[in-house]
Amino acid sequence: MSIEAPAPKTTRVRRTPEAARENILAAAEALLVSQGPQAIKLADVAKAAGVVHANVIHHFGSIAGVETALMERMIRQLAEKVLTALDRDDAVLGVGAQALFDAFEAKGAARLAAWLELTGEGARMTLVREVVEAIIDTRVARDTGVDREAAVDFVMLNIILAVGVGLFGPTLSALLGRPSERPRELALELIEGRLSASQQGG
Amino acid sequence: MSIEAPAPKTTRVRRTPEAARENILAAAEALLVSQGPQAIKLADVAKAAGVVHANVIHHFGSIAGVETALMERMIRQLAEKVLTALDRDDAVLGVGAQALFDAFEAKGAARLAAWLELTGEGARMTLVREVVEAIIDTRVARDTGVDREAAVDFVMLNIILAVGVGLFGPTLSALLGRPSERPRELALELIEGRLSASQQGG
DNA sequence: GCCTCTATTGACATTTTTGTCAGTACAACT
DNA sequence: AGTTGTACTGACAAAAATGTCAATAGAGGC
Repeated sequence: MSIEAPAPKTTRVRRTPEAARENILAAAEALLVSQGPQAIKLADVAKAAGVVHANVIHHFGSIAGVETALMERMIRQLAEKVLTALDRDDAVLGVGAQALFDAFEAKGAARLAAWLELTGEGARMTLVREVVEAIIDTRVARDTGVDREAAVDFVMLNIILAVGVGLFGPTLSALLGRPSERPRELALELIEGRLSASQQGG
Repeated sequence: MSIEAPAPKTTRVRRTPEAARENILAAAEALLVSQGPQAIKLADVAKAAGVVHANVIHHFGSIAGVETALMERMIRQLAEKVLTALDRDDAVLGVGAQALFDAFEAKGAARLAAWLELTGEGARMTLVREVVEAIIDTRVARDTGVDREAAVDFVMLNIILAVGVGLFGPTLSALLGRPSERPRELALELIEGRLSASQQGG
């Protein structure tokens, strides 16, 4: 009987650093969306990602590192989503506004925004500013013919409303006995109303 | 030299149970508003309230007890604020809507709502439902003459917008280089616009 | 004044969460 | 095949957060 090479205790998945980080961040995002920021614990994130918590530390240095990386990732995804949506259908403003609304109304985006706000990291939204300015420069101002400040106001209101709907729409509509899609409909009506009003007015 | 009674090691403040709870909850609320839900730690709350953390446990049983008590207190305050505001100036709908808006736009209320939502405690807002229904029954439906569902929709939209402005208005306006009061103005314009539109329409 | 009740405290104990480290296993390169 | 680099793991250590308990000290009633 020859002595065999000792079998590995455990068979491991070995990812590229990028894939490993992505895997962990995806798990963390799922936790954030489903259970809130408080649920982003080292052990829980690691478990959800299918790795050991020391591995999370290895890739991000600390739990705070995971948090900031997650914030940045989500913001970047949000920005890309908005830009590609605006890009695909070369929209008139109305459709552009819908794309903007869609992006911010998404549960993940809304919760990200609330998280940033509650933790005082709202300043991290700078990427969002760039996106907004890109939108305004390339679309809104052209389509409406209104001045830049009015365009910024419009987009700002759009975002506030969208995030509000994404965050509170489900709970509020359930609480008040209204259809779950109602908040979104109402908000879009409102935006369209303002749009047509401003087109008439100026 | 007579033997004196040993002086107390520390001089204590002794409150009624209600006052003690109130003191602690006020400190916790300040922490919540200024630093977010994550900042509600046993030691920090106790420190802010000027007591020892064992004392917090004594009055609330656990840190979770503090959290739920704080939620309930804030919700109750919010409800009272709305109802008294509506009560004071026997308002036409426009003013009533402003009072509603004011109450929910307040930083504390907005952050409370976001906190409840993120932690999955949105269902706690039941008191809010009662308030909304009270408003609708006593004011909105009468003033506008629209049907009940439309009134509920209107109030719901009002709340979503107000909380959105309270939560994200400051950060977004700063980020986009607009005056800090602009989000509020825009939102109120929007609400008034919808109001007059619905009064014309039905 | 003395007694009783309990809000309050300090010190300790437990649990939770985060971080460290030496060693192991997978992949690429020679 | 051997070598090298590093993603990965298990076990341990440290820190942070929560909770327990006996003792103390205000305040009101006797």
